[in-house]
Parts: sequence; C-alpha cells; structure tokens
Amino acid sequence: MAAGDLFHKQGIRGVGVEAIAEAAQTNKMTLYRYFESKDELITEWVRGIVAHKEQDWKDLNAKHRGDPEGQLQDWSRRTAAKLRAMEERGSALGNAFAELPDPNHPARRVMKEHKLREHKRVVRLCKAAGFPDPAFSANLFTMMLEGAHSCGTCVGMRQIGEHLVQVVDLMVENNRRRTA
Amino acid sequence: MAAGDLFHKQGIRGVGVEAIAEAAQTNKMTLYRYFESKDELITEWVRGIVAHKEQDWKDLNAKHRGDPEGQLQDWSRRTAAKLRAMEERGSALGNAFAELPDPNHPARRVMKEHKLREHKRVVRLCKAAGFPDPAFSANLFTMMLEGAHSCGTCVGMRQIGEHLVQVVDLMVENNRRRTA
DNA sequence: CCCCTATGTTACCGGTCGGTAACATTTTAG
DNA sequence: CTAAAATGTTACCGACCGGTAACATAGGGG
Repeated sequence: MAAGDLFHKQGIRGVGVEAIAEAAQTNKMTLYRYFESKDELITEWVRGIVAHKEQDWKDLNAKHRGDPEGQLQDWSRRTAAKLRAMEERGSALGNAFAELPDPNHPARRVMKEHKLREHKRVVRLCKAAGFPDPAFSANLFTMMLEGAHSCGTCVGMRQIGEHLVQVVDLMVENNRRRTA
Repeated sequence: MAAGDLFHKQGIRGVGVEAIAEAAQTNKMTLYRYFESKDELITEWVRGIVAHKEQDWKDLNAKHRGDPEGQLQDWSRRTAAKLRAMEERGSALGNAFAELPDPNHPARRVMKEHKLREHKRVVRLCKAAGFPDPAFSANLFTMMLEGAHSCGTCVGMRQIGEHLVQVVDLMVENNRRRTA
C-alpha cells in the first residue's frame, strides 16, 4: 500500500483521495470500488501496520523461544534500526492518534487495541524474565519506546536508538545479575 | 486563548476558523484583524504553550537553585500532575508535530527550537548533578517524558505518571549514592 | 469472435474551508 | 455630544475535498 507513505509523510488529513489513487497507480473511481470511504481506507492502512507489528512480535517469540530477556533486547534493537531509518516524521501510529481525535473512529480503535495487546505482552515478558515489578518495568519499556520517536527529532535518531538499546540491555543484565 | 482547547481536543486541522472565533467569543472578521492567517494563529498558540513551559523551567530553577537533582525530580512530579489531569488526547505539542508535516511551518520551527532548548537544559542539569554520562541520562529522561504521554493512553495516565516519578527518583538517588 | 467483468475517464455535486469586502453597530475618547 | 476607532454582521469568493453517475475502454475466457 503505497498510500501509506503519503499518509505518513504528509499527514492523513493532508492527503486527498485523488493523490492516494495516483500513488496506487490507479484512479479515484477504482479506489472507491474497493473501499467505501476514505476512513475505511485509513483503517485498512492502520490494520496493515498493526498486523506487521504483531507479526514482528511473533517472529521475536519464535527466534528467542523461552528467552523473554532476549525478546526484549532484540525488540529494542529492531526499534533502534527503524529509528535510524526514519527522519523527522515520527511514528505512523502516534501521528494517526493525533490526527484522528474521534474516539469512535475505527482506525483509532484498532490502534488502541493493538497498543493494549502490545503492552500486555511486554508485561508478560517482564514477568517471565523475573523482574521484581513487571508492571513497572513494562511501563518503563513502553514509555521509552514511545518516547524515542518524538524525542529523536531533537536529539537525532541514531543516538536515541543506541541509547534505547543501551538502557534495555542495562536493565536486563541488572535483572539477570539480581536473579542469579 | 480558548481556541487552544479546541486545537488540542479536535486537532488543528479539525477545527475551523469560525469555531475558533466562537470559542474566543468574537467573530471571524475580528480574528482576522489580529491574525493574518490561521497558520499565524496556530503559531501564536504554540508560542504560548512554549513560553509557558519555559516559564515552568525558570520557576523550577528558582525553587531549587543549585540543586539540579531537585529540579529533575520536581519536573517529573509536575509532569505526572499534568498527566493525571489529562485524558486520552496526548501532548499538545506532540500532536501539533504530527499535524504540521511541513518542516517550514513557523509553528513547527518554534516547537523544534523549544525542544532543543529543553533538551540542552536537561543535559546541563544531568551534568551538574554529576551523572557519569549526562547525554545518556538526559536522553533517558526526555524519552520517558515524551513517551509518557502516548503510553498513558494504554496504561492509564495515573499509573504512568507515578512510574515516571519513581524512575526519576530512582535514577537520582542512585546517582547520589554513587557520587557520595 | 463475443460477452462480461474490471478498470479508466470525465464531469459533476454538495459541503466546507480559509479569507475578504462592504456595511452596520458599538465603544471609547476628547 | 461627536468623531474616530474598534467590533460585529452578512454575504460572498475561489479552492479544495470526499464521493458519485454515466459512459468509454480494455481484457480475458467461453
């Protein structure tokens, strides 16, 4: 879905349906034969991002089976890589949240459910890793992940990514030492 | 500026000039006698927020003069208080960033300069507090602060605020113990 | 070849938006 | 009280947007 690039770069409300059609190498009419409204198009785009992110988590789980610390560390590394490849315009989901204030917007619901699932997953990982206060640690992780995107605009994405990795490693190793 | 509430709640692009005028208890014509365009209005609103935030920093400095740790801790507490008083719709500046993709938009420049100043200030505080790697610690602080806003939507603002305070306290006390 | 389906083209609709002109009204000051 | 400055009212403009109707074209399978 090439339209997603436009949404991300110019903002959801800043790109018209005509431009979306052009980016998809088709035209408005054909577009409306597959999506009944722009909002549904937005929602489908968001669904794609969410699905991709959740697939990432599954891959992570498959790669580090039974190793929650490894999953958390690899997760921070992947995030850092994404940060490095991103300039100026923050997270697609974060921006979408800002651009869709209506709490009943379907896309917003999709995002919110995803965020909840993701956070529960991080809590579960922290619990499995034996962190003394899993809710606390998980909130830390999520806070830093979310923050890295917006913070990167004033610090530089490279550095912020590396620092994210550093602190996750530090927390994990600290915890390993404690539980050993 | 009552228009700011609208910008924050409905999104900058989601609120028309007419609604802004009504919120300011005046009308469109009078509005355009004071602001030459909607963009300038937005910029002025952003300038107000930024000025307010920087005044907060000055107050913090006056209240905890020569005590950088105290400033950082109080800062996290004030942020937590703001988080507690906020529901669903994240940070005004963060949202504005998402809604104004044009890098040359004056409001965007104002925000970016502010973020840079703020971050430098945090680095300075970390240096003064004797953190071994001030850039690293400052990035952590900023990351968590920024992240708390978006993360709060899936965790609850109360909890995220308290955890922010906890971790800042923890870092500061850890550092005090180390330097003592 | 021919029919049927998918895609493309053009023109249009109603609505909203940012912004302005012209004029009426109120407020303020001397 | 009066003149000038500020504010309000209405109506409008052009541009854009989401969405649709009608029709033209292409293409693929029997």
